Parts: sequence; structure tokens; C-alpha cells
Amino acid sequence: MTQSGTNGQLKALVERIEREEEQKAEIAEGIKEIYLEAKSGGYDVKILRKIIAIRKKDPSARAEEASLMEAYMNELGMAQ
Amino acid sequence: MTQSGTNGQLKALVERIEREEEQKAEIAEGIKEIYLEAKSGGYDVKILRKIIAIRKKDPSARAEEASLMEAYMNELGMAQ
Amino acid sequence: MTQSGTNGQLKALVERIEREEEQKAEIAEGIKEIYLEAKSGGYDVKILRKIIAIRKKDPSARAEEASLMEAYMNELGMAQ
Amino acid sequence: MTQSGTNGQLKALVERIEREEEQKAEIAEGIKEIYLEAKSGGYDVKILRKIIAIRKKDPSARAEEASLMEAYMNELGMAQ
DNA sequence: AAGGAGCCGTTGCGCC
DNA sequence: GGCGCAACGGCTCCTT
Repeated sequence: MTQSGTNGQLKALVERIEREEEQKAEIAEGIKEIYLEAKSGGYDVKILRKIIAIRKKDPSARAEEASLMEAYMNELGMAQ
Repeated sequence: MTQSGTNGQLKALVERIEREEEQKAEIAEGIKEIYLEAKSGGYDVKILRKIIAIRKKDPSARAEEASLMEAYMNELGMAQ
Repeated sequence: MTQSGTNGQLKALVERIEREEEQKAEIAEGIKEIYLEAKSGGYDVKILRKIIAIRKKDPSARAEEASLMEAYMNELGMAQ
Repeated sequence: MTQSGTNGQLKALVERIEREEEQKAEIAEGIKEIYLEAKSGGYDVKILRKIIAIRKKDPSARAEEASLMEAYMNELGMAQ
């Protein structure tokens, strides 16, 4: 780590970060509302989140993972 | 929890969420870049994050907290 | 919240907590080692963690969850 | 990642992990009880947790961190 | 019922 | 390129 800046750029950096954080928080709020909407529509929010997460992964990675899961569960005598 | 919707609103909800998530990710990327910038300016990113966190709390809550911290540390014989 | 204790019980409480935390950390270390062992045996640690998590849930909850997942994925036209 | 083991060691590994996890959970339960005890004694649990966290860090690291915090807050015109 | 705090698992990053 | 650490997001419990 080098020397700390002394020319007052810190304040500018902090304010830029706070502005972006604010925007991020607004978006997050919007997302939360959509989940609430889904909930009123009868959807299970927790499962919905899992679905979203799955869709983020590329299909082959996902398939690989599912296949490993199944193999391990078999080896343990668990029902899938 | 009521019955699950069956009229295809699920797809719309999922896509709205994904769109918002995308935007959120872009903002997060921007924030990360500002931190990198700060780092090149010689600032300690970890400390910077703490500063940002502190500024999010309102001042009176912060003062109360600091005072309690001090009291407990005294009671434990710790240097502040 | 009532008044803060002043008769030095704080130190005793803190030390008891720290002792327990220490033990917890040792156990966590042991767990980590078992995962490493599993890894050397050719197992995928990430998947293994998921298996452990699944086993923690009771079977009916697990079945319910899986069935919902499948339903939603169908509704979205995703391959399972 | 190499080939998955096929000689049934998986079950043994899983059970060892679950046993250790169980012990860890018991300790965690004990810690929670001590915090409750502290709370009935009039201590603020959240602050108490911060104290414990601070004590985990070695003193010089802590001093360095505190000094940086102060410097940044000065540069931002914040009261400490 | 809603929000906050702690905990856990995951991911990304820097170090070695 | 593996390892450990720190930030992040999600889940749960508890409080209000």
C-alpha cells in the first residue's frame, strides 16, 4: 500500500461511491417488490430465487453439477 | 401461500427480475471500479468501506454506540 | 435494556465466550480437514457441501421443494 | 477435479462431517446462551460482539487500522 | 408481519 | 495454480 492521497480526492471518491450505492439500493428495492408481487401471485419466493440462480449458470455447468449430485446421492443411498 | 399461478405470469416476473439484476450488477461493477481508483490513489480499500458504512448510520446512533464501546473496553481494561 | 453491570461480570462473560469460540474454531478446522480429505479422494467439495445441506432438511420438505422447482421450470420451458 | 471415489468412503466422510457439525452446533448454542445471559445482565449484545471481534485482532493491526480510520475521517471532516 | 442481525455458503482477489 | 481472506447475497431467528 502506497501513501494516502492528501489532495482531497477522498471526499470526491466517497461521494461517488455513495451515489452509486444509493442507485444500487433503489434497484434492490425494486427487485424485492417484484418478489412480493410474485408472492401475492401464489409463487414461492425462495424457490423462485433458486430458479433465477440456476438460470444464471450456463447449461453445461449446470448439467455437470446435477449429474454429480445424483451420483453422490446414489452412493449414499439417498432418494433423489 | 395460495395456489401457484398458472397463466404464464411466471415468465414475465422472472424476466423482470433478471433485467433489474442486470442493472444492479452494472452498478456494482461501477462501484468496484471506483474502489480500484481509490486504491491506485493510495487509499486502503478495506478502511474505505468501513468509512462508507459508518456514514450510513445516523450520527446519534453512532455516538451512542461509540460511547458504549468505550465503556465496555474500560471495564475490560482494554486500551481504546 | 437495563443498566450495564458494573461488578466485573463483563470480563467473565467475555472470557467464557472466547473459550467457546476457540472450541468452535477447532471443530471448524476439523471439518475443513475432512473436506480436504474428501477432495484428495476425488470428491467435489462444493457438491459435497450441498449434499450435507440437503441431508439436514427433512425428506418431506425436500420433496415439496423439488416438486415446486420442477413445476416452475416446466412453466418456464426449462429443461430439468 | 479428478474421478469420484467409488469405494464407499463417501458415506464415512459424510458421517464424520455431520458428527462434527453437530458438535459445532452445540457449541454455538452455548455461545448464544452466554450472550443471552449477558443481555439479562444489562449488556448490549451487539456491542459485546464488536468487543469480542476487536479482541480477536492483534493489537498492532488494530492500532494501524484505527489510525487510518481517523486519518480518513479527518480528511472528510467527520467527527470521530 | 416487517425489519434487523447473525450465520452460512459462494465468489472473487491477492498472495505465495 | 492452489490457498486463504474478505466481500456479498441469501436464509433464519428474533425482535418490534
